[in-house]
Amino acid sequence: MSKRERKKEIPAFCIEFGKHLRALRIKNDLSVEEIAFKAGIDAQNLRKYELGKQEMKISMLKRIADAFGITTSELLSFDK
Amino acid sequence: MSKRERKKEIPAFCIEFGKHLRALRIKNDLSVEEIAFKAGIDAQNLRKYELGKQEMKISMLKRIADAFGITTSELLSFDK
DNA sequence: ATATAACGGGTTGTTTACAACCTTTTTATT
DNA sequence: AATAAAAAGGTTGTAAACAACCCGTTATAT
Repeated sequence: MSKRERKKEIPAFCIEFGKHLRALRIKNDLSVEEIAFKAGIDAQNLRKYELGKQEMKISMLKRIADAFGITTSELLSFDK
Repeated sequence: MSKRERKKEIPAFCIEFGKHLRALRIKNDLSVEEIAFKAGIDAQNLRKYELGKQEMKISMLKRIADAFGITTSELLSFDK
């Protein structure tokens, strides 16, 4: 199969969100593995979210919010 | 091509979010067309979100929040 | 210096969002 | 009752998320 490259850039909002995700995780002294396990996702894929290399659907947002023990609204509180 | 049916159910969270979306739109006395236009999406597809027939990515959440003139966090404030 | 854990980058099958349509049904208006 | 408008349901090409991996690199601790 052909190389499968992105056609459109990841929106800036998602990059910002990824940074926030990592910052929040570090602030709470949690490992990628810990959050990934609680969210039921692969740790390597969670890193992609943090790095803004992959977008996510809102159901994933919810799973990650649950892993942090907060609401989706709180998880997005960085957005002004 | 074969019939293309969903393999997994839309998560309950997305259904709830859809209901919230519609409620918010009605409360603000806005039409589907109006929000869809501001968000740059098809009105018929926006209805699908409201009905919980389709999930969305967080970049779409952002576009819809912008259309309402609120933050993504505020848009998800129904989530407790 | 070396082992080990965390990170960044990449790949691929499968499922699904996105976008742009069309058709039918329901609701509201005249 | 007829008509128009809004809603609901459906289809399809294409791009991308999801999931589960591998591999090389950079920190960190022994």
